[in-house]
Amino acid sequence: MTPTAAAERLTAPERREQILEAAVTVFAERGYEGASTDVIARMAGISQPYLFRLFGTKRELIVATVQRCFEDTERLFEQAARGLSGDEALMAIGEAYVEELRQSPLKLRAQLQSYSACDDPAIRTVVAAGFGGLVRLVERLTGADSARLSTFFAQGMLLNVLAMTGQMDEPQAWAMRLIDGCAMNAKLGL
Amino acid sequence: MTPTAAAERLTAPERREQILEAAVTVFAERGYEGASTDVIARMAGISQPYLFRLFGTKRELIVATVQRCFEDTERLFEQAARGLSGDEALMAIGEAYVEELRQSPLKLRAQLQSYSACDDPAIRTVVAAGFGGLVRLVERLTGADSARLSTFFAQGMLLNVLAMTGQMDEPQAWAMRLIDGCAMNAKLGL
DNA sequence: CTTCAAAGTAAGTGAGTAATCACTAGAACC
DNA sequence: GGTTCTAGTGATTACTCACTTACTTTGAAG
Repeated sequence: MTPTAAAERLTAPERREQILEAAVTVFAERGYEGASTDVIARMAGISQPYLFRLFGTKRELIVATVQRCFEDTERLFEQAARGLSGDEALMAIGEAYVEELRQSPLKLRAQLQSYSACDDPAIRTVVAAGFGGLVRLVERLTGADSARLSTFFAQGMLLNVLAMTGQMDEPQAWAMRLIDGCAMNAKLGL
Repeated sequence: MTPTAAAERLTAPERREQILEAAVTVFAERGYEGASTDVIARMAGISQPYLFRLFGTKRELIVATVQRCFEDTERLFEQAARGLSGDEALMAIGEAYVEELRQSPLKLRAQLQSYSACDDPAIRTVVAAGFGGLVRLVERLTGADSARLSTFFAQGMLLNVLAMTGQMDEPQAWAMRLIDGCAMNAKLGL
């Protein structure tokens, strides 16, 4: 079971990191209820009890996982907008987002899963904080007014759903029209 | 447990209907993995084995549930656009959608759950068909071009996520700006 | 060489899971 | 009156779940 390397001994923070990475993967595909702590622990190369030692409960693990995803997205946005401002920054962020969706949609799948898990109040709190943080970040980086901001995030959510349903890889005709429409709006509307 | 009425004897199609209704409720809140067949059966007033007699597997039950949600949304759109066309129809559909989100977000929550459950190929297939059907329906009812179509569905997805995170009832400042932005885009953009 | 905390696990808990099986009450037809 | 069909259940299976308890290993400081 141990991949190749002999079971290394890591510090607790390092191990937490590794667990979070595994948790993102499993959570992105199966959601809150479907992500079993056993699978996550195995993927991180540790026993399941040790996961509970480091995170307390499954809920706390998933909360940390969701938080982590939003932080990563913030970093993505900041890097994309580095040195830019205004509409240029907004376009750059949008392109970075689409690129991420196409190349490694894992974290964005996880984000959609986190919206679905908002029945749990702890999750809802961290999701609201994370989404709010992203909105404020984009405002700060681009100075976009509420209309543009709204369009930006709306397109993001639509593309996210399209990616989830597999329409980003092999789009059907209707999905193609939606994607084209997004591109047109991005060029004309901004 | 039986609410008040003595256990009635229904025809199989009637019972299926009742199960689907219960399934939408549970699925909307807990998602694919979180929706237990036992809870759904109890809510529909039957034993859990009988649910399996009528639906075969949990997957088939959830597929039927998702399909049902999309059909309901189609009906909602058709009714909203009755007697209208063009931009008027598009506005009417949008208003009906927002109204539904505010008043009884159950089916739309279920829709978001279905996007999250797209890891399962059977679910993904029915979701893609359902979403595609909605897109074509809106095109047929309103004649909207791909740019408008894209904006319409993008806003829908954004509002859906906002509703899921509780920002539709008690919006924080950032959510307010997004909602305002949607309204502005709807008025100016159309 | 010893001590001691931190890293990590083996073994197990009770509760819940989807799914199956063998069965029955009652209406409908002949 | 008997047969057949339909709606429906109780009991159980094999398994997974989150979570716990009690234990062992390891490495570095004194």
